[in-house]
Amino acid sequence: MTDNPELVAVFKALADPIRLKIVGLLARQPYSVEQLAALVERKPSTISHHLAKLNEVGLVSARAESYYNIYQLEPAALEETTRRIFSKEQMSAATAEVDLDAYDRKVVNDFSLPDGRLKTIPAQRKKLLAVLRHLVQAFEPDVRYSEKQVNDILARYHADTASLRRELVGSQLMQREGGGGDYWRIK
Amino acid sequence: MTDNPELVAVFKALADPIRLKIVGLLARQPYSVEQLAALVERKPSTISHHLAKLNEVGLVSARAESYYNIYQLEPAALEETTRRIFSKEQMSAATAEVDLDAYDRKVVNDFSLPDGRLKTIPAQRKKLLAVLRHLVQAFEPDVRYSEKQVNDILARYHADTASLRRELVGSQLMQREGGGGDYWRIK
DNA sequence: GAATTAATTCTATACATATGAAATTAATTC
DNA sequence: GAATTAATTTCATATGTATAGAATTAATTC
Repeated sequence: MTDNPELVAVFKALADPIRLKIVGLLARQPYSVEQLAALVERKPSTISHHLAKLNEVGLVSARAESYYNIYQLEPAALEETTRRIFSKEQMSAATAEVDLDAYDRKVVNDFSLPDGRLKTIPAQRKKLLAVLRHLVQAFEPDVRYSEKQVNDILARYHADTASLRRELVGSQLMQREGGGGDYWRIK
Repeated sequence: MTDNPELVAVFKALADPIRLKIVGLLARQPYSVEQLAALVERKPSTISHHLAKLNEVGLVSARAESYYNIYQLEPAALEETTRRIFSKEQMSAATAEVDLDAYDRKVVNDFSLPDGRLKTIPAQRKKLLAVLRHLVQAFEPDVRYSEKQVNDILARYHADTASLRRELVGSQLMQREGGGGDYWRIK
């Protein structure tokens, strides 16, 4: 799913008082354009315009009768829309296409020099965590590192390797065995 | 119920791709304005604007945390809206406030001279019926009229009283007893 | 075939709104 | 208290859209 333009279109179609009235009227019985125009007190050309929008998203359909165009509601489209809109699936689908790492990348970029080193270590917790999630990727999963090895790797980012190392452990991104043992990356 | 401005407002709030994404994101977890801005790739001021619209209709709420404003979804508002929108009651309510006689009045007006007489008798069936529904009100309910009395009353509207009389009977708005008997208004 | 009529399409206009830069506000950190 | 920072508000602008008159199309009636 690339986006939800159809869903937005349905909402747009319903986001107008006149069109909402038309839907309400057609829920009772079909009407011609002229009749709807009289009922909601607008000109036929305006009603045509509104019906075209409702028709585009499948909420109404038309049938020719004599030389009238009789419009009727498509209840199936309404129900179908209801299900799609408020289901958990829909929520997830809307979310799926968003880049969930965008924020992290922005923060890392804000705090990084062109060579990849950190300008400073973020003081704010949220931003520190974003940077730490970035740093931890310099370590291989399932590999044990000595404290010196950890420091050497972190030194590529910032001189204060002790702080970085401590925060990585404190934030549960890396773990340390017993007393002065080895470090490894979590998950 | 005077109108459904709140309902239109909810649809308007959801009728925007960015706001729909925000709702999708907040369905998973709360976010700050800045985080949302990064996730949907818009400036914080724009996100503030969108969140204000969602907040106005009760779809989201905010709580202060440190100096962040954390926004969260209000699922109850969503469900409440779903129910209201697509229920039959809603449809009827939307319809109730519309003047169902507006079409008739328009037709009668189109075919009437300033003094109340008819310019012509409508040739089209729908418009003829609207005019007949108007004419029949010149007769009292539960009163029997002779053919001459009927003609006299109809003559106030048009010279061709025979046609009008025949159409009133044919359209079941008036009834005639047996052979050459009296006429009376139905219902 | 000419006249009538409903509906649509075209066009112009007024109003609404999404966007982001700049200024302001409110809260936190040092 | 000064500096920093997130959020909001203000403002300008560009885009979108609801409305209806005019022109056009399609169908019916006489």
